[in-house]
Order: sequence, then C-alpha cells, then structure tokens
Amino acid sequence: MKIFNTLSRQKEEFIPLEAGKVKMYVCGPTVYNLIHIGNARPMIVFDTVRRYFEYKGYDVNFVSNFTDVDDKIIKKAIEEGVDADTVSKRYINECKKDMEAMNVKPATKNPLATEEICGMLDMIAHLIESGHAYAAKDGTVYFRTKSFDQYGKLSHKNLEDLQSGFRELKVTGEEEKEDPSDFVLWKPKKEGEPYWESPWCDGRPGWHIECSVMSKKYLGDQIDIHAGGEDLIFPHHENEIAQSEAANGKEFAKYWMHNAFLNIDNRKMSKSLGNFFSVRDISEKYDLQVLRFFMLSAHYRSPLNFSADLMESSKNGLERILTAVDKLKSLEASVKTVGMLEKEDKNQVNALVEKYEAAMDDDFNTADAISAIFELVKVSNSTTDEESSLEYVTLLKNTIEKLCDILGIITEKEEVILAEEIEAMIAARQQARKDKDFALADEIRGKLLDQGIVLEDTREGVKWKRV
RNA sequence: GGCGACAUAGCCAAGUGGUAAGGCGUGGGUCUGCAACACCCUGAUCACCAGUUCAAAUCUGGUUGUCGCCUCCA
Repeated sequence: MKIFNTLSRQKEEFIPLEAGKVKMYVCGPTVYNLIHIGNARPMIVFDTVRRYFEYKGYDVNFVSNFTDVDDKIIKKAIEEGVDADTVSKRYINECKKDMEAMNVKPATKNPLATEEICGMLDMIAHLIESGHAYAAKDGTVYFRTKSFDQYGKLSHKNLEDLQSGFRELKVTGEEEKEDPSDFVLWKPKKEGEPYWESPWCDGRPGWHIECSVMSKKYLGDQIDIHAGGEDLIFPHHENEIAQSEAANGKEFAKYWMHNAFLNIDNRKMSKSLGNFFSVRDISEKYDLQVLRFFMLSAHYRSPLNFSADLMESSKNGLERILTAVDKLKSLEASVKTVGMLEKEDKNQVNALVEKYEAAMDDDFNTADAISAIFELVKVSNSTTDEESSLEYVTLLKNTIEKLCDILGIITEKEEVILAEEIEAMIAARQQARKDKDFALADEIRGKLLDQGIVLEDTREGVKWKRV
C-alpha cells in the first residue's frame, strides 16, 4: 500500500509502527455550528481510508477530536445568551447525526478538548522546563519556534520566509513574543469566557496544543497517520509537530495525509459569497449516500467542485449500482440452477476485484476503484438472468456489496413499509393492466409518482422505489 | 513576495513513457401496452510552444490560464 506523505511530498509504502495495527488521528471540527459540506470531505475520505485498512485486516485505532473551546463557540454562546458548553454539546450532537447519515463509522474515541486540559497543562509545563516554551508577563505561554530546528518540515517553509511574512501581520497584544513566529500554547481568559486555572494564569489552551495532547493520550507518542484538510498543514499541523516532537523526543506521525478543498461552483465556499451549504441543507434534498459517493468520485488530493448538476450525476450513477444489487438480490431468491455454469466467468469478477484493490492500494484512488465497481455492475447486468447459477449470482452480489461497503456505500435499500392504500393502488393498477385498461393503469401510476413512488415492471414483477 | 497544486470528450473523472478506464448527459436502436430498469451502438490525441526519446497526455524547459497555503478555516 502506498500513501502520499505530505512530509516527503511523495508516495511511500505504508509500514505500520506495529504489525497489523494502524494508529490514526484526524483533526475534527470546531463545533460552533452545523458542519458544512467542506467539513464532510475529510470525514468521508478518512473514514474510507479506515475502512480499507480494516478490509486489509488491520486493527485501526481511529481517534478524532471535537474542538469545543474556541473563539467562535464563545461568540455564538454570547449571542445566544447561553454558556459555551451548551453550544458545543449541541453541535457535537448534531454533527454525530450528520456523520451517521453519511455512514461515517464512529471513531474509536472522540476526545473533547475541554476534557483534556490536565494533559495540556502537563505538556506545556514540560515544554517550559525544557526551554521550548516561555510565559510572558500577562500569563500567555508561547512556543519558542527557534528551539525546534525542524520547524517548517511539514509545510516546507523556513523560518526566515515566515518571519518576513509575519512582519506586517503582528497581532496587537502579542508584543511580548520573543519572535513573531512563536505561537500560543496558553492564553489568559477574557471577561465572560470559560477558563481553567494554570500556573501561568487563568485561561484556556491554544488550538494546536489540544491535538498534540489528545493524540498522545489516546494513541501514544508516535502514531502512524495524522490527517486533516490541507489548510491545516500550516500552521496547525506544523505546530503540532513542533510541540509533540519537542515534548516527546520522538517523530510524532509517520504519515501525514491531507485532503484538498471542496469548492462550490469553482469558488471557495464562504458565507460572504453566499455559497455556503451545511450537510443538513444537502440532506434535505439528497440521501447523504449521494454526497458520500460524490466525494469519493474524485481523488482526495484533488480539489473537488460541488454543484447541483454534479450531485444529480452522482445520484444517477449511484442508482445504477444499487439497482444492479437489487436485481442480484431478487435473482438470488428465485434462481434454481445450482453449480457454476460454463459461461459464468469467476476470473472476470476476481480480476475486477484486483483492479479495485490496486486502485485503493495506490494512495486510495477511490475514483478508479469506483470504475471497477461499475464494470462489475456491467458484468452483472449483462450476464445474469433466471437461468444463472446461485453461486454466480451470490458471488457477484457479495463482491459488489463488499466493495461498496469499503467505500461506505450502503447497498441495502431502505426498508419502507408501504401504506396499505399504496399496496392497494399497485394491485388495482395490475388489475387494470390485465384488463388492458391502460389509461387507468397510467393514472394510478401517476398518482403514485406524485407521492414519490416510481414503479418498474420487470420480469420479476412490479418493483417500486422512492424518487 | 515566498511555497505549492492543477489544465484529459458537453459535464465529472482515472491514466505519469508504448498510440486514451469508468460514470453522467446527448442521439439512435432492442426490450416494454406505454414508461422505467437493463442491453447494444454513439464521443476526445489529452491548454499552447519547443525539446529529450524508436516512442510522451505521461519526462525537461518555456508560455498562458485557474486555484490553494503563507491569517480563523476541513
């Protein structure tokens, strides 16, 4: 298996720290609102990475945090007149609902920053003792970037370039920094903000230290994979490396994976451009399986554009796969032949599984992997019928379902209990068709369509589905 | 200014040296009472220029264009 490592900017063979195990940490969202579809990309991508590792037999310890103390959360809390905890708990809850609807597996552990303050205080104290950090007069603690000579190795920047960039950007109130590129580990509280006691001042942690501490606590000093959106490379992940490696004296993560951004109609998503969509918005119009399928239709390191047309296209493509699985399921129940037939080519199926695996082994090329699924669908649709053998039908069905499951695509069609009225309408239409009263049959079909039910007259009988 | 990415058919998107996967859409056909599903047929020489090579979308240099990070951000 090869993974593109941001550290080396190359694909590298994946070698786990411990045989058969993968320790991965994914930076999670700041919970100040419903998650947007940009947040959804890393969730879907790295859930797929996890699923593929599990398919390959690895035991994956998957940790992803919620950042639940932050300026934006506090701002929102003040606006609503509630405390920050109320806001963050609410959106953690909503986020979990969205993740479930996107079929993102629950993490092994979802640590909360506010519950890990002790560990942060320890790490900060340790960094101060070892000369990697210092407290200013107002109690703010800064990381001394000059003390970590590998600073910049992830983002491939050097301190001199950074400093010239920072000269104009010096933030007011941070004059006590020894160096403009030093960053905050602990900052004093402001009136009305949540705070914790510390040896330096009552205050709260800086963003970067949170992930370093949570990763260390739940996965250890060294992990296999650290992942997140590409915007986190600098400064967030660069700073995490500095903190963790300075504190632990070991390489923090072996592989750094970053997903590219999701754009909306070719522009960066932002509230000011009015092209901002929450996952919840999308779920009102589409099954979130469609969003998931859409996200995986491009390579995770390529920018991906989102638009209504592309969602329609994905919806239709996904439908093709689900329809094929559905057909295989009904054949599985009705087919009489036992024992593979001469013309049923098992090798063709296996070859496509190999194509799929080769694609996934190559830095999780989901777009290519999906093409293997479509080829299996084609094989299935064109080589199976009532005469097929049970073995062949089952092989195809299980294969397609397994490959879809790795991508987190659910092939099980939602069980919807039809109201008796609808059942009766379908029966009435069948009677009308028998009587060759097609006008009535079409009228009934039209009525069902109005209720969102589409009928299909197949050889195996009348089928229906929701639009 | 520094660092980096990308440019493949109407749209999306694989492919990193040997003459272009897959999907959506379009048009035609088969099946169907009609339709839907499905099946068959239908499309590109890979931004541009120059070079390396027996051979390049794929390597090198340049041009143009789009975008990202460097500041909270997935």
